[in-house]
Order: sequence, then structure tokens, then C-alpha cells
Amino acid sequence: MATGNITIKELAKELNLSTAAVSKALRDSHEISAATKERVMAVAEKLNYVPNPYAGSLRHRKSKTIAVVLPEVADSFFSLAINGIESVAIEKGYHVLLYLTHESILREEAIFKDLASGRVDGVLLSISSETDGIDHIRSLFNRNMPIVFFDRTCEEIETVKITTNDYESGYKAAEHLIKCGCKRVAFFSISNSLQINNKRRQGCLQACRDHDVEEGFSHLLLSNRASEVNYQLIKAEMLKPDRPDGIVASVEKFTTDIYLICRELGLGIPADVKVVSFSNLASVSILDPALTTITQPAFEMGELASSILIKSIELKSFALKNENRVIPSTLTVRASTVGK
Amino acid sequence: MATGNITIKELAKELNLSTAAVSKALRDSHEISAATKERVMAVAEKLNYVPNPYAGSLRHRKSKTIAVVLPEVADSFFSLAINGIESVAIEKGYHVLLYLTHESILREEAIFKDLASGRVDGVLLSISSETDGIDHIRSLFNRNMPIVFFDRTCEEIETVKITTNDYESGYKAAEHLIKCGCKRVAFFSISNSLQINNKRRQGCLQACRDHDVEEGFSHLLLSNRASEVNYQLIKAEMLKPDRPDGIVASVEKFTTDIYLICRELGLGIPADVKVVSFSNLASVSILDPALTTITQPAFEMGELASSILIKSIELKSFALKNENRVIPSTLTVRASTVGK
DNA sequence: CTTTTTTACTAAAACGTTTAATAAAAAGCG
DNA sequence: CGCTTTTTATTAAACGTTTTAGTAAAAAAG
Repeated sequence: MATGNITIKELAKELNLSTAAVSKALRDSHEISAATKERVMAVAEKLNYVPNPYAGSLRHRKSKTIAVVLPEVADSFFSLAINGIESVAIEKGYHVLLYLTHESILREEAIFKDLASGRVDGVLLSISSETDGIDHIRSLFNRNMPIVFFDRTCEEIETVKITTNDYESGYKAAEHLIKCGCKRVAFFSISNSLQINNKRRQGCLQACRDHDVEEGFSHLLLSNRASEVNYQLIKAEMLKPDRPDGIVASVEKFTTDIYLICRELGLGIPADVKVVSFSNLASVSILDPALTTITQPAFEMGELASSILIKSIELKSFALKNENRVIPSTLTVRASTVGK
Repeated sequence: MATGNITIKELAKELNLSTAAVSKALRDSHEISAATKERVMAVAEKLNYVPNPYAGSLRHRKSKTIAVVLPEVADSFFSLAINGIESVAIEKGYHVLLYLTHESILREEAIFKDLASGRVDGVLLSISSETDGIDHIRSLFNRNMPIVFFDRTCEEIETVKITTNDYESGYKAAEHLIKCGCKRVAFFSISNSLQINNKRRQGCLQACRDHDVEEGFSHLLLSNRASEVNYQLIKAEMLKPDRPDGIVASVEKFTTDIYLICRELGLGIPADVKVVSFSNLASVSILDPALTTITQPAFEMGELASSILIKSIELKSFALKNENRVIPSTLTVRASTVGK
């Protein structure tokens, strides 16, 4: 509502020029003499002229804006990713519209419907854990909207996907547990439909197979919403006679529940249960015990996603290929898997 | 770049109507017959018509968009706040443009200059720790841009400010330490210019005064950028002969360094040093030792800020008063301040 | 059966830009 | 000096909406 803004028309009147001349002068067109340009610039500066972005967008059919569609920003992974995305975007003169699905496919669909309006020039997407159908995504994609996935991808859409090496990370995590002596490895995740979870799970499973502890492998599906429910689910799991002695947590926030439950049940970490979690929290090293983690390159993934998307928007020659760009995660061993 | 979008003109041609009629039908105007409305709706649905937001914004001089200007989204406070902001915004049909200053006043100024374009209808702001001058903010505010502060406010601008009870929280934190036996309370923060820090510091100081340990009070100013620098600064502080025996950390992320340094120096928490931190991390209860915290109502602050801003945008009668809206924080005592 | 009102629509202007087409003046050239 | 080219500007249309003002036809009123 910053009304009363100065417009090109007013500049033109002030300068006794046509609006076209003013517009061209401001964009440093060769059609305008140096003298006139200076006059225009001076007055524009003086009157604090700032061009109306919507007029420009309407004219150009470009908004210099990208949408970032995420499940949530509670997770430290997404926080860091946003920092990366925004850094690149602002540097390239793009604006960032943030949309949160809160893990709801309905919200995701509503957002995608709106995005068909041409509000943005491209979309950065990490799908919700509920998302199974992809019609809403395909529909936008088919309208020639550039879409780049990151982290939580969608295989079916033929575009660039930025991920970390989820299969290998899952494998490494489970293998690490096994090498530390675990026989019953459990994988805790939030979804069966997310590719990212399946890959991690398969990695875990394969590690168990390769080390002959396949029958000990289990998969616990948790909710990404209510924390109390998860507490009970995890507790029930840990009360089973064949409870896991090693846990790979696919989501950072499960860690707190796992630790508290083990404490409640008198299970020692790492003595009775060893835990490794996908996490980007800085505080993992001061947990009790310090947490062994798989750290995703969150910031870098955001940066890469953002820069590829913007490149594809600006260079029509640079089409988005159906391609996986993988930035590896790192396993950092801490006290939750080794030691007394 | 979602070009080739269907427009009202095309609908009009398809329907043998004027664009005006189509526009009115879509907005359910009484000037259009029920029968025609139905025809229009049907065709709009069939052709997947989505109105061009920029055309509408241009016409209405409203964008249905708000800007959220933050230092960073690394902190869990801001993560939660964003969730609150976005929830309210999307519910009221608003879009959220996210801008990060990365604690740089230059970026903040650049962002504010751009916002003068009328790109957004209002601004939600938490200023950078570098911000001392406020010309850029006042300039936009004077152009009648609704601005609502949250968390890191700016007293000088006469508008609504959403904060928590920073003074009391600082007071309570320090008082708690003193009651636990601390004689030398230190306050760790990132800025001397931020109101929020001054209030917390003054709260701490007053608590020390009221309990006759004023001479033990100190204030350590840290950087919000480089973590290594802070590590050294904190370490130096803890190596002093009159090192603090109680720490109030104004920023969540200092905790990791504090814990690690105490460990390195052989200082026990809480035996030798007691720590309380402003923090919204869920994992504080599983730290070693569990961290006593002041928890800010981050989500609620975001919600309130967002809803007040949008209300003021929509109701011209609802002007933004120079008013402090305070949602109290809660002190949660854990092992870092009590126990062996 | 005329006059007035209501209904249902259309034409045109406007929001603030950019740009294609055009024109006038200046400069270059033989 | 005439011709072409270049420079510098203008006019008008366009981007996709909404809205104001206007109008023809139908309905209601008298």
C-alpha cells in the first residue's frame, strides 16, 4: 500500500519528456543522449523514484521471483537450506516467496494451483511427506514452469533434483551401527512415499544384508505432526522383547524423544542402544551422549538448487535436464554409537 | 515465465462476452445474471483460468504480499516465528516474501530501498544486530508502509512492536543464577545497539543489584558471524581469574561453545559454572547437562505480528499504534543450573 | 401505451511500465 | 548542396486486470 509513489509519468512531466524517453534513460538505452540521461537520473534520484515491480512484471511476463515450497522450517536442515537459497537469489536480483505445506498435500496442491498464475518464474520444491499423487506438480511443470527439487524429490518429474547421497548415507549409518556390534537395526522415518526415506531405508537394509543381520532390521513409521504420538510409538518399540539395539533416525527431531525414552526405560546409550541421526544441529556435540550424525550439506544444497533454477530461468538455452545432483553427506561418529 | 496462461480476454472471446462481463462474473458481481455467471465459471474452470496477480496488483495498488525481514533463519526462534507468520498469512490470503539481512545493515538498507517500490503491502521486521541508524526504516515508514516489529525492535519508530518480556526474563534468569549461588553473573550477547539485548542486560544487572552481587556482573559482547572468534572470546573470558560462575546467554547458539569450552577447561556445569540460555531448541532437555532455558513464545509472536500487520493493511480504521505487545517467556529450570 | 426503473451487459480508461514504429533533426558523405 | 545515415526523441500500443460510465433491452409503473 505504499501509495503515492512517484511514477515515470511524473518524472516525464517534471522533465518535459515523454515517458518512453524517461524509461529508456533509466535503463541506459543508447537511444537517449548522455545529457538527457543525466537530467533524468538526477531528477529520479531527487524524487526517490523506485520502479513499480508489478507494472514491469506485467509487461515482461517475468517476476524476478521464485517460490520456495517446503514442508516446514522447524527443521535445521530447511533453515540452513533457506539461507543458501536466499543468498543466491538476492545476489542474482531475485525475490523469494516462501510457502510452507506443513506436511499437508492439500496445502501443497493449493499452493501449486496459485503458482499457475505466473506469480513466480520458477519453483524450488521439497515435497510434503503426505504427497503421493503428483498431478498438481506435473500440471505446473507442463505449463513450462521451471521446477527444481531439493532433498525431498519426486522421481517422476523430469527435472533437476538436488539431493545428498541418501542411499549411501543410510548404508553407512547402518553399517557403522553393525560394526559397533548392533544386531537389530531399526530405521525411524516419517513416510513411505518419500523417495528420500526409501533410499535411506534401502541403504540401511542393504547394509544389514551385507553383514548378515537382515532379520534384525525393522522400520518404524512415525508421524511428522504430533510429537506425543511419536513418543508413545517409539516407547512401545523400545519395550518389545526384540527391541532394536541400534537406531537410524531419518529425522532430526526424533532424537529428543529417543534419548528421553531410553532414559525413562533405563536403556543406556550407547551401551544398550546405539543411535545415529540425520541432523544439522550444532548442538549435537553437547548432547548426553554426543550424537553420531549424518550431516547433510544443507546450505550448499540450497545454494545449488537456487543457482540452477535461476540459471534455467535466465538462459533459455539452459534447459532443466532430468538429472540428479548429489552432494554427499558426512558421517560424524560421536559417543552415541561408541564408547562405554 | 509460466507464459501462455489463459487470460480474461480469451475467456471473453470463447464466451462471446466482453472482458468486463467476464471479470465481473468471476467476482460474482450483481450486475451479471446467474446464468451467465455459471457459463463463465464453467469455461474458466475448464480452461484452468488463474488470474494474473500482477495485473491485479497494478490495478489495485495492493499486492496481497508482506515482506518478512530477518537477520537469519538459522536460529530456532526465527524458524518458529516464520511458521507462525506464514500460517496466518496464508490463511488470510497473503503471500510472504522472505528477506535475510545476515546481520548486515547494508543488506537491510538495500532491502528497504527495494520495498519502497510497493512490492508489498506491509513489512514484518526484526532488525539486524548491526543496525544503529534507522533512516532506511523511517523513510519507508513515512511513505505509509505499515511496519510491525517483532523480537528485535526499534523504539524510535512509532508502531506496534511484538516482543517478549525481555527485561523480566533477563532479571529472572540472573536472579535464578544468584539464588543458585552465583556471585559473578555474566551476560553474553551480540550487540550493544539492539534494544532487546539492552533490556535483557539491564534485567540481569538489576537482579544483581537487588541481590548485592552487582560488582560481579559482566557483559561479554560476541560476534554473530564467526563462530571461531566467539570460541576464543568465551574461552578467554573463562580463563580469567574472576571468571563468571553464572552465564546468561542471550543467543541460543552460544550454548554449544560454552559447553565445549567448559569441558575443555575442566569446568563443571553446574558445579563450577551455571548456565541459562535464551533458547527454543527442543533438544535442550537432552544436553549434557540439560540446559536451563528462557523460552520465547516464537510461534505465537510470529502469529500475532502477522495478524496485526494484516489487520492494519485491510482495515484503514485499524491504524498501527505505538504500542508494545508483550508475550511472556518462560523460565524452565534444568540441570545446568541446579544439581551436583 | 408511454415513462421510469431495473437488468445485463459493453466500451473505454486506468494502473505503471516497456517497446515497436515513426519522425525530426543532426551528421556524414560524395 | 542534396542524399543517406545516425542520433534522439515521440506516439501509441501492449501486458491483464478492474472499474466507471454508458446503453440497449426488458420489466415495472403509471
